[in-house]
Amino acid sequence: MSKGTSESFDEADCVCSYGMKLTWDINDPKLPQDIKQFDQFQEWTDGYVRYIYSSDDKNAQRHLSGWAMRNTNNHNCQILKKSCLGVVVCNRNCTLPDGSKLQLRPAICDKARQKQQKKACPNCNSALELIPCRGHSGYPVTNFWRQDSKAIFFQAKGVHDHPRPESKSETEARRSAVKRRITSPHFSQKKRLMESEAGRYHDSGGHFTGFHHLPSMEGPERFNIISESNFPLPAQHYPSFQNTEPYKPAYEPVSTPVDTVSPLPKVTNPRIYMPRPPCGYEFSVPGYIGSSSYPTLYKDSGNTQPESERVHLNGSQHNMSPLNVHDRNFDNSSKHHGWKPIFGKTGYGDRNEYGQIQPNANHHYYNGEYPCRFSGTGSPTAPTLQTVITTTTKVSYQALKPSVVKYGDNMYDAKTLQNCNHLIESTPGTTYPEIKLQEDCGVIKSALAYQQDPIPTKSEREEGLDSYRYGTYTANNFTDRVGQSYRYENGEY
DNA sequence: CGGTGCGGGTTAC
DNA sequence: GTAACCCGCACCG
Repeated sequence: MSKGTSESFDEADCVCSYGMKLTWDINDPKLPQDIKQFDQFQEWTDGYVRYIYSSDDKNAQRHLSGWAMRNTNNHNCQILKKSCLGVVVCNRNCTLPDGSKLQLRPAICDKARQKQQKKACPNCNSALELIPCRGHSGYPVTNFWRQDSKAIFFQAKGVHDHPRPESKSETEARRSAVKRRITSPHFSQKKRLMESEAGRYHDSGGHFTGFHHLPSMEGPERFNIISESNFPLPAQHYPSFQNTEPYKPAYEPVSTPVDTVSPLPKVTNPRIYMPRPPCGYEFSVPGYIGSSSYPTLYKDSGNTQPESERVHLNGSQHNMSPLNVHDRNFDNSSKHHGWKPIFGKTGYGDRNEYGQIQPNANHHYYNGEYPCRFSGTGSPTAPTLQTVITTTTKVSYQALKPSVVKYGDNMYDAKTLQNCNHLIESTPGTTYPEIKLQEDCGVIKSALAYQQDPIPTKSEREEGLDSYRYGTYTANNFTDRVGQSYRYENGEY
């Protein structure tokens, strides 16, 4: 499929992200100019994907990502490069009372990250550990942002080999909640108590009401808890649904007409309303839904990488975590090991973050774990985020106010788009060299076993998919998490 | 305090 | 030359 043809396929259009349909590379001297439509913002991109966002998209303007990405100096002021910091977990991989795992968002700031790692797990009191991202040939996954006229081009390289951390919005929400709490006198008292018992953290109720405890420990950060295992496949949920969820936390449910910008009528939560395009998910395999986001298949003329389909099932995320975590080898006698740690456990100090890993050692990671994938994240909605691109790169960052109109399309696309897969990287080397099918499968299974969640669809998927991919991932995770965080917060209040 | 971007500099390939 | 990083600085919320 050359892009030329793309236009002819309506369906195709619906299904694939616009950015992926076009052939371009972030480094191209000239990027596509006549962008006819933009992609809906993707919070959790994973894999070698490309999207083209409207320069009006607040999230794109902020170069946001659900993953903890830190700025990397690539000595190119035209292109902003960011690399993934991974995720902070309990080195014992303890399971919270509610069955979830701790998956904190690594602090972006080096200093803050070091501090963060010195903190103890709120649940078991053992050390926290940073699982570095090595999804791009042993190096962290990288995201590139470049603004060109009215579009913001996004390109990601690498497949995250670790669980998702708490999203930025979740972190922020949690933080603010904690603050408030702390402020209240009532709270402080409590806090003291808790401090003494810091490690305990179990709830009094069964459900991990945990937030109270939060404060006690050190900071909000530690509390990102993700309940993963509990949810099997959400495949059933429509992506749109999911989409909305993620963002909610982030931006208060306020439903401001955010989108004032956009012409669309109900914009508050577009996804919800989104009518499912004819082509949308339906035609995709059920499982797909969850996964839809990023599969990539590059169909462009030259490279077709057949194998590149990815599947995402949900749930995988946590699957991963365990795996990785275990790797970490602490004493946790993890149930799984097989994948030996590449990084030393010790490393807390500073090094963790960029564990330089020799590429070789690691195939392991490319196994089925791919944590994340969920369909649609994006949500443009963030009313709150209204910032304008201020200092961004020197590139001509002037947000031209483009056509709002496009939004309509976008939303649409976004949802649907997620399903598509393109294998991107036209670049030869980039494809996932280290993938092994069998292994993947194995991994997946083990992962599943881990979770115990039966994921029906998964099997279907796997068969279909060839090579690559990975694991399952519950779309829900996200949702769940969100839900949880909410819970915590609310609970406190 | 921490997120984010910039940019000089280093190192390894 | 490229890519991955380190480090400090500045701005901002």
